[in-house]
Amino acid sequence: MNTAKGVRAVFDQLYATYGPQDWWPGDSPFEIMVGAVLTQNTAWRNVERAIAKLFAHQALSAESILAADPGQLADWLRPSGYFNVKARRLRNLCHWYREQGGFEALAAQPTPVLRAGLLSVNGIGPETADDILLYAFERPVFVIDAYTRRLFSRLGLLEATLDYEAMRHAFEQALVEGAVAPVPLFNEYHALIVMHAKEACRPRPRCASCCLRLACPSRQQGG
DNA sequence: AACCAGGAGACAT
DNA sequence: ATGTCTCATGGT
Repeated sequence: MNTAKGVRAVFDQLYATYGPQDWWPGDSPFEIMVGAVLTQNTAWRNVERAIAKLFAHQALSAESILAADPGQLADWLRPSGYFNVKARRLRNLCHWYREQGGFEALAAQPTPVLRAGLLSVNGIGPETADDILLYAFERPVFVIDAYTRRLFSRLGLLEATLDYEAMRHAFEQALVEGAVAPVPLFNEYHALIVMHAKEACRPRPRCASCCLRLACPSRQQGG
């Protein structure tokens, strides 16, 4: 199997089908960071409501989130689910964000340092960290989510046994060979994968229209 | 009315 | 290192 070629071919097919996705939805890097935490295992629709509540209460900054009553913060986050844990995770993120000196100071850090810093925050795992690195800090980091793993292992392009880091490096390496600017490419690609997961493979029984001729989660194998 | 969504951490094995 | 549980609202 030619992983690099296959990975690039899938991008071309997805892009031809869905077009540019214009990610990440959000008006500022900080709002993107907030969204990355709130969208953990949660539909984006529900995240938008929670963010709207934060906005309505002038709580879309690290300072205002830390200044808010924790119980009240949790209540604003209610629509996005897991509101107690997410309130704690958001506060953890804001503490770190402030302690590091805010966005400009963070933006000056090299990617490996920034990534390690994000991962040191309780509640920021690999996927959330990489969402933030790619979409808020515009670093060339590919985001691996559950659907990406399932999709590409089913296509036979990547081994299902690869762990997060191995799969991330496989993607980054496969895509960098194209000599294209990696950040816009990684940005578009992850967005397209998510779009494909929710638009093409849902409603569930209908995989026939899938542009990759792939299986939905409910189907065993694509053809 | 079960099942799932743009995961991560605590804990046991 | 690898499983299992928990967290929780809203749409299909």
